Amino acid sequence: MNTAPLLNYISKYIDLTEEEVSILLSKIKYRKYLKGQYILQQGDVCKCSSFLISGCTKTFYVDAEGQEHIIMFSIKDWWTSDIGSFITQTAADYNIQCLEPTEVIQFSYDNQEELFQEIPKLERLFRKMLEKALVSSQKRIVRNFSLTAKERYLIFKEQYPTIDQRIPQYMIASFLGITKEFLSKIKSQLILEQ
Amino acid sequence: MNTAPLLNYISKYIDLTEEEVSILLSKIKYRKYLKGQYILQQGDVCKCSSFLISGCTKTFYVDAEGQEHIIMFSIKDWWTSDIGSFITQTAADYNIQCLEPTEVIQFSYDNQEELFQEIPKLERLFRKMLEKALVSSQKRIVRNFSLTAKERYLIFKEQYPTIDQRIPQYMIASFLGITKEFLSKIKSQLILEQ
DNA sequence: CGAAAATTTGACATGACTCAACTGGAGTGG
DNA sequence: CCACTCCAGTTGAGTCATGTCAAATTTTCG
Repeated sequence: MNTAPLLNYISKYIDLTEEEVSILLSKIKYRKYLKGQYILQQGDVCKCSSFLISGCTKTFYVDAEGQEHIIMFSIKDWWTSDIGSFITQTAADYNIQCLEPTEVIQFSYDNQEELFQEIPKLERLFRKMLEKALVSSQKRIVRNFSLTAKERYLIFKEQYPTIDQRIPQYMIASFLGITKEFLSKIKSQLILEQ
Repeated sequence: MNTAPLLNYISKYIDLTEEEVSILLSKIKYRKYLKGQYILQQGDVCKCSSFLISGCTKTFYVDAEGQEHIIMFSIKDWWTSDIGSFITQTAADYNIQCLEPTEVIQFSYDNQEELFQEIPKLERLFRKMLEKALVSSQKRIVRNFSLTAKERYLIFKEQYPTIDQRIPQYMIASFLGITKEFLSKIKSQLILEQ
């Protein structure tokens, strides 16, 4: 299993001894998913959080009208899970589906609690990761309030240039909270403006 | 200083020994603000996170057009800070202003780091608090996408019944991401429907 | 009581949605 | 290699949710 990306990621936040690394590695699982497979389904309990080694996933929920709303995309070096379901071990609100063949490293809920006992530094790692995640979640709320769909699309393209080319436009529209038709109109308008 | 609300809050997440409690209390500051005073101003560094004992605050930013956007309200038993500024100790994006006379207990950035060293359990407390905060931030994003302003207003009233009556309507409109005029129209429509 | 602030109301403008029709690739099978 | 289908993407007409602006009304508070 290729653990280098994970260890490299962790080293940006905390330093682990060799022993701690080996404890850590003993408690995680490597897993490969095919394109289209679900890592998590709405209604199931989210039993693990996944760190992406390669590939791409979308996190979405299906509303009462059957409409799909994409909450986030995840790529290499990102985490994905339904945090609400994970921390309370109750039914998930979201689905996580692979848009490409995807390799992940998974922390299960039980192991995670053990890990925090054995390597308290990890608690710090997760605290810091959560802080960053919360900041960017808040920024997204702010952007959704004060920017038009066009501005949000431009920011998205800047922020996730690789994702923009890898996935269908209707998913990007869903992520931005607009219809595919309207995204299409935004794009043709942007071309005219140049 | 009235520390009971804080200790009571903490006890929902972790158990502290008497000694830990006294270390904790030695590192925090009690502070009273008047109505209208700022706990934090856009551009300053957020040096502390504040736990509210009483009163009410709004967190907002002023955009390029001078428009005010309210990100959140905080009341008794909630935390408030500009997390992004706090964790990186850089200029804050947001203002935090007291809408009523407000009592807080403050953790300064430096003390917080010391505290985590001396009482590692606190790291767990903050991790758990952040998890919850992230979940509710994500839920808010989802709601903003899939619900109309009217539905969001009804949820707000349900979720913060006390706030709804304490503060001017134009601030609620700002929090909901709509204009005060449109909020007014929603309310008159709700009355008609009854 | 009077002034300032907050709220409401109405006319009109616009961003974004819906629905339906059309275009253009990417398979697939004969 | 062509005809066919299927799916993503585009385009246009009409509509709805929400915004803007200005005026009228109500509330707050010195």
